[in-house]
Amino acid sequence: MPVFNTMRISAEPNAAEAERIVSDAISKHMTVLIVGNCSVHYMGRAKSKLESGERILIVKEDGSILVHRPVGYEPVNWQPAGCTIHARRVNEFLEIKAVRNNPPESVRVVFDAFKMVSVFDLVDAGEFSLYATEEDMQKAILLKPSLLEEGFRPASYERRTDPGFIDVYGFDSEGKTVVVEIKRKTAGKTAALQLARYVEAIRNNGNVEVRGILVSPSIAKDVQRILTTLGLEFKTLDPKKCADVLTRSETKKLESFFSAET
Amino acid sequence: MPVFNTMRISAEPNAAEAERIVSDAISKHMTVLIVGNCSVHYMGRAKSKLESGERILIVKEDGSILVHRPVGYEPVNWQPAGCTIHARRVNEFLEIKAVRNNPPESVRVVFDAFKMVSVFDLVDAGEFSLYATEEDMQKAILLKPSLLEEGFRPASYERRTDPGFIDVYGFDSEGKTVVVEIKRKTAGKTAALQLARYVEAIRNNGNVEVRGILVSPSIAKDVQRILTTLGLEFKTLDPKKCADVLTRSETKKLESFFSAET
DNA sequence: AATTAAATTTCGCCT
DNA sequence: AGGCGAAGTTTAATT
Repeated sequence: MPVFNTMRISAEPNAAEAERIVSDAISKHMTVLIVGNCSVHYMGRAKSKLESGERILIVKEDGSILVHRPVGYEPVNWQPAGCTIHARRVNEFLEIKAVRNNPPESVRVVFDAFKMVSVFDLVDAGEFSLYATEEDMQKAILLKPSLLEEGFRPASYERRTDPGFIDVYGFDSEGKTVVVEIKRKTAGKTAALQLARYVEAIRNNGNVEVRGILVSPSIAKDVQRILTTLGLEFKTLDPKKCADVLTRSETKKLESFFSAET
Repeated sequence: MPVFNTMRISAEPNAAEAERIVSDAISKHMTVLIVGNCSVHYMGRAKSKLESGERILIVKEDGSILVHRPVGYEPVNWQPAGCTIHARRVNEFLEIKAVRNNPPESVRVVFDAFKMVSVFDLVDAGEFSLYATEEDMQKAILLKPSLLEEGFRPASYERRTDPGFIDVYGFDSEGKTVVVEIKRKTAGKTAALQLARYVEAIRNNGNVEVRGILVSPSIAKDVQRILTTLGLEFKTLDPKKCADVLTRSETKKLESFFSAET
């Protein structure tokens, strides 16, 4: 079993060995994983005590720590990034403490038995993206037009104009033409002006009665004023609600999840 | 290095070996720890994608899972308890999926390299207690009576009455007798009636001018009306603030945090 | 079951 | 730095 200097795994070490491994790892800001018997004390905004039991301790390179019991998705105790980590041995006990100043809080974990102590130098540059996409919002409105307003009837998926493609194009309950611009995040001035260009393009095409609606979870402060000035409207729409509509409509039943995302 | 059937540690296994260990562990509802290179897909109320990188995966015996990047105290992806866990190997990839029905959500983790795969049977019956206790709130008021009201003077630690011990007993700035009932959480009807009994007991003891104050972080909906009817008062007090007062009074300064709770 | 309120909420955006 | 609002919020308590 090869031993790399970027990792270290020790099965059932004693306290002295555990202390050596952990102290070295902390000084090198590596990720530490300890599985063993411990008690935990938290002291800060509140106060807590966890009696002896077998848990998983994670100490990350950024000074955050997590104590996980064998059940439950949430850590029983934790400390966010930026803590000062201390490790010291007292006889057969290993105490690991994470301290931060603002707010003044400390978590102290005392191990008296070790199933495993391991140390890793993890490299993770992977990008994390969270949807629902703008496209998802578009689909949701087309699928359930009442998300925009009662009586709205979408006309085509995307209507080409001079300035570009319109996100959603259709007619309201009175037959008036409706142009919709969607933003996944807070809509800014740019979005309002883009919508204005679309509306203008449709009007120039001979259509007089054209409503322009900006759709997003929220709008920047002065954008509402701009919209009013331009005779445009705003409609709040949460991307999450759109995702909801989509998943519900796609009749995502149990079995489909078992083969989802292939 | 002894190998117990209650744990298993494998350093840098290949996918086949990893799959064997993980599948066995999942069927036995043991706790699984994997450190390696993976990508993660989440699909449910929202949708997320995490590109390839080295992370820690925890699969707990209750069907909860956590994916941790090397920085940050929060998991990048997770699934709460009660999930169905699937593990399957496709060539040199190991896919671990956690699915739940309500709401319909799935997290899929695909490993293509392993630094460590370990399995533990953790025993943890330790009790977890979160303070500040009702006793702490009591101490805080005795230590800093202005928490109750300006000019309040506590008389004795606990005054015995027929219904039981009074939490805090004293006199207000005008010399009137004050009876305090403390609840750590939202005070309900029970607390109001208990306070009423204490006040009644003191009144029966010859004291005419007796104020009864219910102290808690908040009161249930109709309890304020009950208090008013009974001629009693309510004072908001946050247990956290009490803990604050106690720690401050104990002159807990920065350095004391480093040796706290011994 | 649904609704409300609290959390060691945390986190991000804006003033 | 403080304040406000959202989160895959979660979780517990109450109607």
